[in-house]
Amino acid sequence: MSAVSSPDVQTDMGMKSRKQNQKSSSRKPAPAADGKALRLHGAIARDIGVLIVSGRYRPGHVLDNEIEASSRRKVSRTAYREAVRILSAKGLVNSRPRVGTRVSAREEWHLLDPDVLTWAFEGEPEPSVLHGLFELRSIVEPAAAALAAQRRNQGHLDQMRRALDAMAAHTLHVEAGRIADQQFHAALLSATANPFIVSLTNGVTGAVTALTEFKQRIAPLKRDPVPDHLRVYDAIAAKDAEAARAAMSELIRLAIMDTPVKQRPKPAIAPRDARAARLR
Amino acid sequence: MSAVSSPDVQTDMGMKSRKQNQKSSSRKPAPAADGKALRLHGAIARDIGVLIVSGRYRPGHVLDNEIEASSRRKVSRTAYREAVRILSAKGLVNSRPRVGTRVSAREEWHLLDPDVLTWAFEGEPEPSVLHGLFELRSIVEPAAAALAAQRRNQGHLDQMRRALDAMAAHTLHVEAGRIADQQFHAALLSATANPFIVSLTNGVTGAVTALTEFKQRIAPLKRDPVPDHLRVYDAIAAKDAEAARAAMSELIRLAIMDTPVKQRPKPAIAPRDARAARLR
DNA sequence: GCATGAATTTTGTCTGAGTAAATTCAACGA
DNA sequence: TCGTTGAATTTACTCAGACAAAATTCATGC
Repeated sequence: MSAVSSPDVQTDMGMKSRKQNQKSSSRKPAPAADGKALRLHGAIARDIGVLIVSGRYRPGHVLDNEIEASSRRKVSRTAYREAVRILSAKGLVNSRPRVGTRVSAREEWHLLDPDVLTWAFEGEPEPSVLHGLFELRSIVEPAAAALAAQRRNQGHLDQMRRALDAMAAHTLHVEAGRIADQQFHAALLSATANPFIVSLTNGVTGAVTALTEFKQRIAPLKRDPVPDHLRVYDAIAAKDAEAARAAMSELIRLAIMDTPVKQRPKPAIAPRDARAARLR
Repeated sequence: MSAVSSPDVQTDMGMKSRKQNQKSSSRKPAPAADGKALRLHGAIARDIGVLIVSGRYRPGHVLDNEIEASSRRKVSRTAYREAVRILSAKGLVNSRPRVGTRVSAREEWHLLDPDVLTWAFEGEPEPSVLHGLFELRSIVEPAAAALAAQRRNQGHLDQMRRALDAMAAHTLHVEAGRIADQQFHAALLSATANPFIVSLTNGVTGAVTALTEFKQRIAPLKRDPVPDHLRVYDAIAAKDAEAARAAMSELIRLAIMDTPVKQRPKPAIAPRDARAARLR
């Protein structure tokens, strides 16, 4: 994040007939989403992935064929194909000979894939998306807290305690505080001893944390989140499952309140068209 | 080429055992997991993916380098690399120059990815895995039923009704009945108007359905599932959220009862080692 | 008219080469 | 002695061009 690097210096040795160096301002050295430098194929996948989840390429849309697409982007067919493999693995596209590579129906997208989620939050996410995600959280996380209260051991408690202290020390206004927040939730989840719940919530909280930074820029947090977290912690320490569930419900409810929805805080009630709620 | 799905019409020729007839003695033309023929890269990804989620390749394990791995399998580096891209997109491995391609820590696996789930169920799944999955279902699906009761429209009801009739007509003993079962749940989910819940549960039920077939071979179902489904349907038709939640809880509870766990029906209580519950 | 088969388009696979990143390790200087 | 620097090495990454296989389209023959 800080070190943006600048790897595309690449001394060009003219002797060899290596022809492939266009400056092409858009030559992608390594766009970074989460801080890690992406490879070429990863960058292409991210580009196209964002175009898809943002609704720019709609389901059914057929991408340019590999020759055209890769030459337009000035990359090899190999790199482009690997990017498509990534998208395909996430259910966003599917390819068939003679037909081409087309954007899949929304029902096939792996919406909870961490990358897909990140891509969906790349731009300003739609309120309905936000709402859907919080709705899922408010279903899963209270239940997770209840399980954690039953199954936690001392190690989990220690981890949560430390994260809580760090949160209090740094506040969510700075990176360190947000990391502590994530650690608190991670420790809680690992206490559930259910790898599926961990996997699910990992991806979701990752995306939501990215959003926290975003909303932090818009409007500073209205309330101190530490007491809410402390209530959850106390309930889990006391092995009180129902109290943990209630405290976590409240915590999420307050997090929603703090989220800057553009218009309606009221969710999208069943759309007339029965198909499916739209992502974009 | 995501595994499950096929929510749209699709004339169901599935009933006819449309068998791919290939001996595939040594050369792997297209092993089929869900009926669809895989490409070479897909087949390789599945092979290695199964090795990983089954625990044969443990986290930290470094795969053979591309030259060796591809030549050992008698495929090109291209195909092998595309397979690795797929696995990487699902969080199962990560690759770095000079280091190689290594199996990721379990926390990074996208366990709810439909393919990963399918691969995990390729062999006989561990009881703890089954338990974890059912635990997640018993958290999410009752809540989904409650939402569906509030948001469903007539179209949803009609779909559920039709699926229910088909279930009654065919029973779960045959393919058609299981498809109807899936359609019932799909219609219910789409009534929640929450794409994340749809995405989550699609993958899970897909894997579980595969399991149903498995358990069908072991021991025939003990009870008729239609009345349970009917109760869910009635509650949703009556827009009674709490009744729907309760009915769905019961339905899942009964499904668990019908699942042939090898030993303990009692879940894995917090393992001594706080790290994380193990998948295998 | 309908089935059958050829032409065509696009993805899929192969080969072989050169590039770039990350680790290892030795040389160097404080 | 210790840490830093820099080369050597290993590995994945990217490129190029060719051929193979699959699926659609279209002409052909009965």
